[in-house]
Amino acid sequence: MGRPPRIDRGEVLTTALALADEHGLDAVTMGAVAAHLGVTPMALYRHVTNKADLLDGVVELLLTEFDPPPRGRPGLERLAMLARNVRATARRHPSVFPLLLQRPVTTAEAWNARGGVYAALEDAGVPGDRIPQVERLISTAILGFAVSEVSGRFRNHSRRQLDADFDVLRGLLGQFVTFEATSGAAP
Amino acid sequence: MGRPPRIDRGEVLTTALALADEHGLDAVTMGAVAAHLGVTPMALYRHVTNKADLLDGVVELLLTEFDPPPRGRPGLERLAMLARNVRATARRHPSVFPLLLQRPVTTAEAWNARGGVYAALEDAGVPGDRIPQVERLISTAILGFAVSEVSGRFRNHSRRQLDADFDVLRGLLGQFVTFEATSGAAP
DNA sequence: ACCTGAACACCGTTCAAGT
DNA sequence: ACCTGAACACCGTTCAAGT
Repeated sequence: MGRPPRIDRGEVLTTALALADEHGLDAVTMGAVAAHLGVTPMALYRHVTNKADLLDGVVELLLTEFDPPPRGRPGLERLAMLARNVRATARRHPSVFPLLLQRPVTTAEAWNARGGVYAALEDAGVPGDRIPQVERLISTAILGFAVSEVSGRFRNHSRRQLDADFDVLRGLLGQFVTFEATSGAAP
Repeated sequence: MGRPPRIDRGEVLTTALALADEHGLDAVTMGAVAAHLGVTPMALYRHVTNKADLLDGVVELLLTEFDPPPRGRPGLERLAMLARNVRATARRHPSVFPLLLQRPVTTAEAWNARGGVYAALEDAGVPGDRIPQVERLISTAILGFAVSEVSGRFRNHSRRQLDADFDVLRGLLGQFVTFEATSGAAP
């Protein structure tokens, strides 16, 4: 006993993510992940409790790519950067990204990502008691767009058209935030 | 030969939908669907080409539930009714509904559903050349919310909170439509 | 402590055979 | 024309065994 480990959880998750990015979610089998690590499928169960846990871990990995925007810029601008960032992450991981719609914000990484939006909304002047709802609606719209794009709903639309759509969406959300900021500051 | 058919495509699809609604998407196996119809799994292949085709058919079934709103009401009100309708459909079919994000509008049923939104937007005064983009963005936001709700992203929020969120979302989209209508009519 | 081999129940799909 | 039986490759997961 006391055998040195040949793989760790991080390797398992990054291998699974790479496999999903290249060949789709269906290609992420315990067998395929194990093969890429030079190990038998059963060896994975020492590092993930089952396949659901593995996929949970992979989604968690995605959240780390929502890095916080530069702290100096105004709130509305940081919000726009965050939105572009989310969309770019979706395009990098088209088959895993949609799983984000299945997860409430519970993990540290998820709270971290949400925190970035909260801070931007606060800087933009949205009153504190309005921030949670505004965040939910903005995130929902952005996620809805990004997931639609990478899941195939917009398959028949050009990249040019999608870029234009996304710009309009960001503009609309910007107006929403501005409205929430001014109507809250009035009284 | 010339044997009378014991099942047809419609039965296969409705059985699959019922199974998904009651026990989730994973419960929709060829075996389970066949068992509910009193037939062997292989018998299904005469009516669907494979499992992907079966699921396609089930999603198609969902689109028929987006019935058109009463033709007499004003455009903005019909839009609100459509939105509520979509959300209600999502809640009836929580595990199948998210698949809508994977499908472009190609089938007759899908065009039908989109047509209802087009007509409402036209009545609301949105200029014809703006309608397609406005429809995409509105549908994306509504779908994003509904899928988030039934997929689990809002698991930790009360029904009351979700209803309030949805109302704010509809209000925001209503303002968007009004803006598109007035700014287009000005010149 | 970590990995393997053998085994189990289940899955989608095919193909030839029955009626 | 429609359904069945047998068969195949694959899947996630377990458990006892090896080092």
